[in-house]
Amino acid sequence: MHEDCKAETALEILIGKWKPVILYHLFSNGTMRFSELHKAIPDITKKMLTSQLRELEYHDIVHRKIYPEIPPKVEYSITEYGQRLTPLLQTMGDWGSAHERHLKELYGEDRPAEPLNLKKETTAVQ
Amino acid sequence: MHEDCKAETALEILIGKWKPVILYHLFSNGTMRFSELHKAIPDITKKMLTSQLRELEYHDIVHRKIYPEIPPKVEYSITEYGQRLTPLLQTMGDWGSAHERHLKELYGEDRPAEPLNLKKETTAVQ
DNA sequence: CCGTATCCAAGTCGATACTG
DNA sequence: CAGTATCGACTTGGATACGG
Repeated sequence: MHEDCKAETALEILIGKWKPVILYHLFSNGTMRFSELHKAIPDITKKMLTSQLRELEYHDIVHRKIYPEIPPKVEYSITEYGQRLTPLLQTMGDWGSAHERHLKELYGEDRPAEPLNLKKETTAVQ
Repeated sequence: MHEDCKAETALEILIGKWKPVILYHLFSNGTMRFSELHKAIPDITKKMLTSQLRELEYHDIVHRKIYPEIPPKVEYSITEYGQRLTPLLQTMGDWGSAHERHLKELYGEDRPAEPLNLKKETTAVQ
């Protein structure tokens, strides 16, 4: 962490392959059960869903309400504090959309999937 | 990538352990040579500095100007398009600062470094 | 239903040495 | 000076099976 650069703090909290989608669903739908989230994001494993939710919970962005029943029932929602993420997510989303258009202008429709010189060439095939 | 969630696009571009610091220095200082950046961020390796700069260059955020001299001289700067990142970085920075204060309120000064239940416990010792 | 535990593959990053 | 090349440690995420 580099003291002066608080933008890193924001990144650290939002990164994690699934956090943005999870937040997207919770912001859109309000309260959701674990299984509902899982249905909404079919490709995530339960392990990942759990861990990402726990991290968001630690940061007071997501609230976890446990109903002591059998079978268990757990509901997730955005905390009141978590609502303050809205402008940030909005700004990120806007920039992201604009940037996709910009890349299209730069490289054309068939943009060559990140020719990042130093990364592996994924050896074509498949 | 999940179509509806363009915030992911922004994350994808900004992540990379060093990109925020690099941008911070380039935004603050204007044009910088490779070696100046390296001095400003001593812990980064040349490999990492190069790769992060190349990714930013691909996204038209950073411009790379090569002087065909011996010894070589390369200057990096934020492109005009790259300036559009300013509001995003600002918003991220603001949220990051506010969030650090919030965590302090929640967990006190000696906040217990992310008790993320599912991550390894680094087996104490050392 | 809502998770954990375990194991493994892939990716990321750092250290180091070398080059035009 | 400004990189590349190579290797290995560490981290992250996915598959699968099991538990309260």
